[in-house]
Amino acid sequence: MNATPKRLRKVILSGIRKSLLEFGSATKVELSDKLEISFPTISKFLTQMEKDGEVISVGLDESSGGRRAKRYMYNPEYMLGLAIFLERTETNYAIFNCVGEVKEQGKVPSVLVEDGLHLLTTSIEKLITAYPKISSIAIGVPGSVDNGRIFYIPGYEQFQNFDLKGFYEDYFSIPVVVENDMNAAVLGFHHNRRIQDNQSLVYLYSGQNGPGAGFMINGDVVRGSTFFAGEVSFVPQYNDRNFRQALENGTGPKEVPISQDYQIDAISRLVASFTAIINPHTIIFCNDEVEEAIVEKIALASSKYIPSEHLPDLTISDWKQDYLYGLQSLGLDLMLNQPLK
Amino acid sequence: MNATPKRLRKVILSGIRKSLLEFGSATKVELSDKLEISFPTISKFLTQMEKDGEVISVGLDESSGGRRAKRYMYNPEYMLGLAIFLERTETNYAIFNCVGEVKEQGKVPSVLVEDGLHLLTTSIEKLITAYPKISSIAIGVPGSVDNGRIFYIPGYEQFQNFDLKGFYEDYFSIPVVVENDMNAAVLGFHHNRRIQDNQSLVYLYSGQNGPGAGFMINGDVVRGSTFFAGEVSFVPQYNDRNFRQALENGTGPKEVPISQDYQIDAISRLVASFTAIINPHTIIFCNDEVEEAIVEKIALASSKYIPSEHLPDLTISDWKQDYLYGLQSLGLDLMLNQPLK
DNA sequence: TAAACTTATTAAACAACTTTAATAAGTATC
DNA sequence: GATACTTATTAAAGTTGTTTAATAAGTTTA
Repeated sequence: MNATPKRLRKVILSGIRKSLLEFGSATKVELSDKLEISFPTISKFLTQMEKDGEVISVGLDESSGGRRAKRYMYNPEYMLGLAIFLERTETNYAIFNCVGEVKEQGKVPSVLVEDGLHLLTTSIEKLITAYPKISSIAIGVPGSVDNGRIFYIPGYEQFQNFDLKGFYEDYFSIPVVVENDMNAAVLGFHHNRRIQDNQSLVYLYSGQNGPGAGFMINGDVVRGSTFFAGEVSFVPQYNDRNFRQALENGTGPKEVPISQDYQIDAISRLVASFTAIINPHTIIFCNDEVEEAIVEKIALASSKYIPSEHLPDLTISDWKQDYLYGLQSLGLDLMLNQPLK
Repeated sequence: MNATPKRLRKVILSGIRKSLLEFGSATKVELSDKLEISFPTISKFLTQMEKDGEVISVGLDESSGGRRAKRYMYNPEYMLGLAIFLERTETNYAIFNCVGEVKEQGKVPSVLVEDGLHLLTTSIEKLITAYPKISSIAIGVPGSVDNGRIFYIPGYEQFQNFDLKGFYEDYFSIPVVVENDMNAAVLGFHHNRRIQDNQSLVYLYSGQNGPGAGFMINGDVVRGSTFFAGEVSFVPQYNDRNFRQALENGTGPKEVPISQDYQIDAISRLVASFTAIINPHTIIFCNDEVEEAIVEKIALASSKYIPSEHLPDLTISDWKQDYLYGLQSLGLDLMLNQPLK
């Protein structure tokens, strides 16, 4: 349950941080109104945060008829985040500040190899030494993750069933989050487009291992009972073909970008299924797989199967970018929940 | 945000109530441990609640080596709930206490008619007069509901876009919840089987207006962006038939209970779709539509489409009963969140 | 330009939960 | 059966947020 004053403090603190970042800057009264926390409490927190260098005073507001209010902004460089993308062929990383600006981006050899863990550890160590303000680590992996433990990662058995989060939190004493690549992308899209919470999104992609989807429903990532959610390859669509078979059309290698009519019909049937089942607000396609004109064709084709007023917003986005945003947003969340020093 | 001491008080109070009902009875230490609230706070609340008659002392525990602890139980008759089921042909109601025992059950003529609101109001008035301890009203309706406002209720336009919750909360000064019938049933199943939170369930049924489904994902009811979630009729399944057409097989009136092979194949394709998309823990069929032997056939048929290790638990339940449980659980929630008198 | 009015901030009294110490009520053992 | 040990409960002191009153710093107007 955790309904204690200590918990309250954490919630208030992270509320102040989030509001300052959201608004860009704010006065104490604005924060008090927004967060519905009393003025003296806001004041006490802000005084301490200013002392720590976490917030900066940026002068006085114009008077609105009385004494002028002091305006504060969050110091975006106060904490940095580290995002790491584990991929088959390479490992990318990005260091970003609290407003999402990337301070440094780079790559190291893939760590999804024998003794990769050690390689990863030394890479992180170097980065933390160079940027001591790093206060969170977000790691994206091409596998299923349950609360920081890598659950199922076909092809990279040395990481299978390894508690990456626990390991690095102990090792570095910095909060760590580990998330599946697809789920991170959905989160990133959600966060970047500033979509209201508790909306539902579907991110559709053609992976190396066949098509898949990431779901966010009511604002939560969907993992499924056996972490099988999103394996849309298996959706039966025609008398004797499922989605994957329909996409491949018996020709073996898949065609990308999407262009053929049989592909469009298969996708529009999938869109119809999503709509009839979870009725999401938005379905997102990858910009390197689908073009604008094709999306329109898919929308048109879908309306053969379902009333078009229920059709979700079909949109295109940059998967890589959303993946980064997603890891950033997960890391930022960890930072904003950190206690006052 | 609402991170205030007042809010804290509410959370603690409802935590005590829930724990007492869940455990049947408890000592102050047990509550303090479970809820992670300090002993003195638990003690203060319990003293007040005993004074109000909300909890009852049921004697001393056996000693475990020291002073014997007093044991308390919740007084289930302290508050009553009223559940109302609006249906086409009749309106059922049930009055229940805090442990779910039904004190009285009955029916009145359907209120889904001209001037039905007035009829409903007087019916509720009579019940509240007879049972003044009624402290919550849960109303189930065959339509879409958004925060107590009936959003879409085909055939009963007089209720369309009416804020039933707001109306009765003003009128009776008792908290009211309004929920769609299917969503209530999913909630009821979830609550009754004491399923862990944040599981995913699908409740499948053949309504008068064709088949439909209710979803609970990660413990939340899924409504969809246009309240279209669950309209699984429209899922494309064969070259030229969607789920509804496949079930009806061109013969017009549907066959219930399910028995034919073409029905089984259609349902198993739907099961496969659910699994590949959201991978739920459980899919629930209605006991008046599907028999045990058929469920086994469906499971077998589904494994043609998806790996059977990911197949959800297929189970049968009593829809009417789950609907009642669902409304009870919604009403109970309202009661447990009521402030101390 | 001084009085009246606004708005921001600080100070003091209050409320509610936690922590720690003290007390009460048992059990076990020499 | 007195002493040591356990466990439950109560009491007192400490934290932390809220409310309300007081003060500071502006603006407007007679």
